[in-house]
Amino acid sequence: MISTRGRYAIRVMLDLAEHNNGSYIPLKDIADRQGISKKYLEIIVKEMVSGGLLVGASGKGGGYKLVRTPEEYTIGEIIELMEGSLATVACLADGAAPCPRASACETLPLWVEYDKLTHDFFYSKRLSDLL
Amino acid sequence: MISTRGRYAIRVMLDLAEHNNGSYIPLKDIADRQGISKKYLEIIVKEMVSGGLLVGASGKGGGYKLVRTPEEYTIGEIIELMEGSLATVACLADGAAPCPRASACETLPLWVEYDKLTHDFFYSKRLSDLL
DNA sequence: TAATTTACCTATTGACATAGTAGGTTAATA
DNA sequence: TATTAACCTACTATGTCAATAGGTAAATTA
Repeated sequence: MISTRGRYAIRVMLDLAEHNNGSYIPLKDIADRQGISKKYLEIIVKEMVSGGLLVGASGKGGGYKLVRTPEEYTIGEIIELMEGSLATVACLADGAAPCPRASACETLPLWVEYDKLTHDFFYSKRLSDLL
Repeated sequence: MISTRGRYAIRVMLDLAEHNNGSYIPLKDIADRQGISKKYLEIIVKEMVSGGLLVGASGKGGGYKLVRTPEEYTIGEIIELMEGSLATVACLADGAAPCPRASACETLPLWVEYDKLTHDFFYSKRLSDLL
């Protein structure tokens, strides 16, 4: 299941894209429009800045801004950053310990196939596709 | 992420399919072969019986058995039973409260599309495909 | 009938993730 | 210098996951 972290992150980016006027947009405005707790969004947006999706500016006139055009973001990279991984089973997650049963596992090919389906789906979608 | 409940359930069914000799197979044998705690499998198998995937028999000579041929089980129904739902976001889960933002939600179509992809994938796979 | 085998049942636990809340400090602008 | 807004650390309630523990009931066989 995709959690609020990934889902809210996409909504923040869509909001930024739609209200883009060249200057920074305060988080308060986004939180109000989206009906999401500003305090909670702070945590999410912080990760987005450190992950290079957004840029933030402090002080009056500050806020957040996209660093690329909506065409240049894939949904996959946003979810992957926010959820840690978009793996669908634990044994295929990024930092997962290698499974000793892997070579004999009859279910592994199923998970690999679904994982590829998921990966391809989200990396083929761009932020601009949702506008 | 698909949890051990769904994954172990599939492995139990594959094990039953492969060791099917017409009689009941004790859970202990399955647990030993699969390297999974028998106590934990009890919980999982219980749900599978009440969900109609398996049939159990007590006493000596007892154990578990498939109730259909492997061709007649879809992976989707197994996962859906064990995980409660195979929805990929909370707002699309089975007993979910209707989202007040649904009609205006710009991300909903994305989740619906991914949800359909997931549903179609797992319901197109049969237990026999993994043998 | 007694011993054995096996399913079936209830309860509990430790670890972790999720979805926040609370309250402050730093930085930039008007 | 007042204000705005990001940035930072810490805390918390709730729930799920993956088991474990210790029994009872049912069926077979010696």
